[in-house]
Amino acid sequence: MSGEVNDEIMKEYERIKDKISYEDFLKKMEERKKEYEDVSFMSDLDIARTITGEYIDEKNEALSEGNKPQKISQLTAGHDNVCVIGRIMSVSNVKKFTNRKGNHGKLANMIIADETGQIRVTLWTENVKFLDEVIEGDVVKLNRVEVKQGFRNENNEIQTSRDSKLEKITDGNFEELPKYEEKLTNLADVKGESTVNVVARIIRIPRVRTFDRNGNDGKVMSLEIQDKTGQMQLTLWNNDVGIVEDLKLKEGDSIKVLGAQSRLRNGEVSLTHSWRGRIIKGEFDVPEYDEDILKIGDAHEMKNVTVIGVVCKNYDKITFERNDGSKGQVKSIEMQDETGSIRVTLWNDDADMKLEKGSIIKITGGNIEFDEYSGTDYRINTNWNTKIDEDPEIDDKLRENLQKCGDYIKPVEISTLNEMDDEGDEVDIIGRIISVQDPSEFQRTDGTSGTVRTVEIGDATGVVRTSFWDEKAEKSLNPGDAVKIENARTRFGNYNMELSVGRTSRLMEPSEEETKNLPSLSEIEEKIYKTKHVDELEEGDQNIRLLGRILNVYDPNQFQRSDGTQGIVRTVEIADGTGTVRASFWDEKANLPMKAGDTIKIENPRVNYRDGNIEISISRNTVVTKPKEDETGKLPSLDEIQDMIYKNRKIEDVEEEDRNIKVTGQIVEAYGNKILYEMCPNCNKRVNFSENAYICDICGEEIDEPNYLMIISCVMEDETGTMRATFFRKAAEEFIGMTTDEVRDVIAKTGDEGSLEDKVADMVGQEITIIADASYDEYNEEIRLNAKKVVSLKI
DNA sequence: CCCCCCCC
Repeated sequence: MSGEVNDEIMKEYERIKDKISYEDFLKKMEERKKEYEDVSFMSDLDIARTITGEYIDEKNEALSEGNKPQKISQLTAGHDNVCVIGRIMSVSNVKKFTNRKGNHGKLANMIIADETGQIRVTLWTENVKFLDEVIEGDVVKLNRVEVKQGFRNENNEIQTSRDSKLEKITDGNFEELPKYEEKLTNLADVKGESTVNVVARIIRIPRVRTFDRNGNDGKVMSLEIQDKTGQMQLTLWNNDVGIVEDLKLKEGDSIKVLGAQSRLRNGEVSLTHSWRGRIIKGEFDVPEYDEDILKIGDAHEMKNVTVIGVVCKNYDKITFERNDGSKGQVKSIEMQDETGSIRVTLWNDDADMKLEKGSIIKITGGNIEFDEYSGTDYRINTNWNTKIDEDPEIDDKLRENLQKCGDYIKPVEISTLNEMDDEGDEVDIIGRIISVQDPSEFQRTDGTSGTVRTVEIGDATGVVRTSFWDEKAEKSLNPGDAVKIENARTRFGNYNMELSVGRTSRLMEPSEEETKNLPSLSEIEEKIYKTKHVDELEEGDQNIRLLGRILNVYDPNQFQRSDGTQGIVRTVEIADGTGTVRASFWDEKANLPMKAGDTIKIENPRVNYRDGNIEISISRNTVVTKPKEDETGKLPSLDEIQDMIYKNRKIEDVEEEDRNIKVTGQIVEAYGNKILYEMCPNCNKRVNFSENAYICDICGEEIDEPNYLMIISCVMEDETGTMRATFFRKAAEEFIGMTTDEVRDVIAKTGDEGSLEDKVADMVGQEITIIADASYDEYNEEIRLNAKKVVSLKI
């Protein structure tokens, strides 16, 4: 301390050095600094002056220094160094404030009155201490004060300053002054628009509400108070909200409120703490507050109830625009106790509360309304003065009961969904996305369009097909993602219970704790997909996995669906050692990079029966991946597969039904006089050139640019016989060593459709190995080979 | 130096 005592403070002490020891002075300085520690207006010198002021005023200086007390009605704005005597009619709470420069200060207001009138007195920071000496009813003499016109009002007010001298007058007869009377009013008797004093107990301290006050933040809080006659709200505005903290007000405290302003609004009377009023915490004679906790099972239409329960459902908040253009938000939860459950509607700031499922909450001051939509018949509507406590203090018995309720609201295992009997039940699940389809648009009966997306979700116990609707369908969803879904609705699917994730469902990211026991994607797949070999495939198989090797990849074909949209389909032959299967890859799956010899893992294909063969269909909900090496270890090589499935046939052994046979022979004849045929792109039938255009006989259309089909025929010979073989498309390209486009260009350039006859004829004498299907040619009454692939070609 | 009104 001594180090901080500068010359000026020392000079202050010099003025009173014969009245107080330096040691005591320093001690007083310390005490007073503590008192003013939250007041940045007060420098150490200011504090020193308050001490000297005390001593010099008390003993030495003349009270008025020639100032004659004036009557209140005669006070004139603009005069300073004024003296006035009056009785204190009210004292306000001390308000802390921060001015524009960021300095902290204190302010209190008194009202003093004499026989001519009354006036407000403001006590600033250094004068607030005066309130330790006086209470309502005391007579005070205020000297060296300034009279000013009040802010934004006509009334004069008295401003005190550091130089002002404020004293309580105890001797003298002040019968002419108005009496101070502290009349208490029962809450039940408070009427609107008056100033009252009440004694009550605080029964609820709700949250501070914030609002926009012309661009500034406004604050408001309404204490719920109660006396033996009734309940009422006591509202604190803005800075006054700090009184709760300053006085350390707690629920259950009894208070006296002086000078509260009553107002009538919407038919209800409430109290507002006013600038002139004072809240005093103390031991006042008001009944203890016994809180009535309503059991949810007893809910009916009623106001101002207190309910304790466990959050059992949680819905996403909804934001909306009010009529005045401001934004509001609302959120629903459902809470449950051992007697039932009830919907709770939370507004605005309350809608931002976390309120996790399973947490215990207490709603104080809610209103129960009938609600036919909630499913719980009633709902608790909260309002701006409802208090929502998370994890309130409750006794162990109740806690135990509520936690038992909480057991039912945990996420369910997916396998248990099939044990459920009803559609429309809401459940929570935690799982991993197994597969996703692309969102697809659909038209509702009311004409609006919606989006739906099928997602498969699995956990350690099973898989559930789930439909995501509209904005939920647009979310980023990827196989392998862990998801938590609250309030998914059950609905019957073709085979199993399915789930629907719509507007009231919540799509969430599960916590680390919640995913601890969730198997990985491959572990789930292992459980749900049954691996089948090609020869085990059966029509209608579901959830199967096929591991194989690509034998042949054909070019993608565009086609038009009946609804006019374009589709792509690509045929791929897949084999595994037990057989080959034709696979159709649709749309975006048709563009997957694939080539003969690649290994491939196909999960969840459709398995169809068509033209006497099993085929598989790979579309949006099929998962196609490249298998890992340990999965393909047992898969034969391409050569081995070809040897296995392409049975060697001598020409004389070829039978009409043979498929995928491998035939080797020498080319003894090859026909190249016409190898390119023009096809209608719509009908895929031959078109003929006539009158300078291609005309399709089938559709009658004139064709701008036909499709070209290459067909080359030859005769093969081995030691057992000869047979005609026809090469179509890709096989023809392999045969001639040119693409269809190249052949078309040559023919177009020369104008002679036989211009490649010599090149084809050059093949004669070569040894060729082909993969082919056999067929019976009715016209020529002989078996022919339809070559699918040229395996080798050598001279 | 504070701001007498204001929030659902």
